Amino acid sequence: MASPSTIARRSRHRASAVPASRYDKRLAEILRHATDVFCKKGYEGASMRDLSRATGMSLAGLYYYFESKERLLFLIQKHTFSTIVARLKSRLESVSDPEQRIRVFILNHLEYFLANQEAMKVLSHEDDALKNGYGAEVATIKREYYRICVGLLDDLKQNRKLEFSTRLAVLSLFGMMNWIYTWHNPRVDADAESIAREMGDIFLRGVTSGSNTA
Amino acid sequence: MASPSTIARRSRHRASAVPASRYDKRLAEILRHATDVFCKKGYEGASMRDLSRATGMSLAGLYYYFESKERLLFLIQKHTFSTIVARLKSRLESVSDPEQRIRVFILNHLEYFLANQEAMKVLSHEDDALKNGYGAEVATIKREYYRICVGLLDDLKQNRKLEFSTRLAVLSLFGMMNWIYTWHNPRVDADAESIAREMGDIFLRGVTSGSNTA
DNA sequence: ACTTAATTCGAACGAACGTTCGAATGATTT
DNA sequence: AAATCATTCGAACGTTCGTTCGAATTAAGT
Repeated sequence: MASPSTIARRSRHRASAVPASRYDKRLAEILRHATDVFCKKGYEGASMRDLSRATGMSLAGLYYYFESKERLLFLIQKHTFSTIVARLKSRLESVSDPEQRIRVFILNHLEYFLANQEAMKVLSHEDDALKNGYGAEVATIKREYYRICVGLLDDLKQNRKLEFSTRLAVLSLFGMMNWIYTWHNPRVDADAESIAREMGDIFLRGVTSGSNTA
Repeated sequence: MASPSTIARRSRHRASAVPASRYDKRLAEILRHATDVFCKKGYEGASMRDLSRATGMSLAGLYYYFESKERLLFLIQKHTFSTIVARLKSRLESVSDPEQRIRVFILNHLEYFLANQEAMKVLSHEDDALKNGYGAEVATIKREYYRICVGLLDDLKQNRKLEFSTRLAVLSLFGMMNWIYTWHNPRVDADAESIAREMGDIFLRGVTSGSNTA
C-alpha cells in the first residue's frame, strides 16, 4: 500500500483551475502557520512539535500533507518565490521606460517582502538549508528572478549609455532590499511605496549619475 | 566545588596585557574552529559533537572552556564585532573629509567581511539566536557600530547640505555590504578594495547627487 | 619527589528530535 | 446500511541533542 500522502497528493494534481479542495485549503493553512514558526525559530530551530502546536494538528497528522520537514520548507520556498516572480512579470507588461521598469521591480519586491515578512525571512535566511534535489529546484526559480533584474539593468545601461558592473549593481540592490527584514518596524518605518521610492532614488542616482560614456 | 570553567576563566581575568596563556590560546583555537562549523551548518544545525570533531577535543573537554553552546556563540559574536569596531575607530582617526570617512567605513567593513567570511556569516545569520542576557550585550556593540555610521552620514549631509533619510540610507548601505556573504566568490569577484570603491560610488552618488537644498 | 592545580576524557543522563504505524474517526459513494 | 475512501491521531520507534560527573592525565609549584 502506498503512503497516504503519496495517494493524496497525486489525487490533487489533476486540474489546477478547480476550486481549492479541502486538502488544498488545509495544506495552505499549514504552510501559513509553518512559515510563521520557521520565521520565529529558524528552520533547524523549529521542531515538528512546534508546527503541530501552531497548526492545532497532531504530530502524525502533519505527515499526511508532506513527507518530511525538508519538503515542507521546500513547498514554502517554492510557493513564495513563484508568486513573487509571477506578480513581477504581470506588472512589467504595462511599463516600458527602463528606469520605471526598475522602479517597478523594486516596488514589487518590497511590497511582497513587507506583506509577507515571515515568508521572506524564511526564504532569505534558510537559503541553503535544502539538500541537493530540493535546493536545485528553488535555485532555478531564484536564478530566473536574478536574470530578470540583470536584464532590466542592462536595458538601462544601453538606453543611457552607462558604464558599471551589472553584477555588482544587481547584488547591491538585492542587498539593500533583502536586508530590510532585519530592521523594518511597521510602527516606525514608512510603507513599501515610500521605501521603494527612496531606495530607488539612491540606487538609480547611484548607477546613472556621472558615469556616462557619451 | 565550583565548575572548572568558572575557576579557569576567573584565573585568566587578571591582566589583559599578559602574553596569551595556554588557556587563552586554546580557547581562541576553539573559537576559530567553532566559527567554521557554525558558518557551514548554522548555529542550531551544528552540534556539540560537530565542534568536538572539528577541534579534536572531546565532547566533555569543550565544556572546560565555556559553559554552554550559547555562550560559545556569544563569545564569537562579541569578539568579531569588537574587533571590527576597534579597527574602524583606528582608521577613522587619520581621515577628516566626510566622503572619505564614509569610504573608509565601507572599506573597513568589506575587508573584514571578506577576510573573515565565516565569522561574519555567523554574525549576520545568527542575529537573534542569543537569549536575553547575551543578546543584549551583542546588541549594544552593534548599536554603537550603527551609530558611528549614522554620524558619518550626518556629517556628510551637513557638509554638503543634502536631504535624505539617514536611517534609510544607513540601512541600505548595511544591506549592500552585508548581503555580500550570500554571493561573493573569491575566484570570480574582485577584492575588497575594488568592491568597496564600486559600492561606495553607487551609494555616495545615490545620496549626494540631485538632492541639494542649496 | 611530592603536592597541588590545570586540563582532558569516557560514559552516561534525561530530553527532544523527525518519523512511522495501525487503529480510529469522518466523509462520500453505492 | 454497507462499503470505500480521506483524514486524523496516540503511542511508540531509534537517534541525536546539550550537558554533567568522576576519574584519569598532564603541567606547575615547592
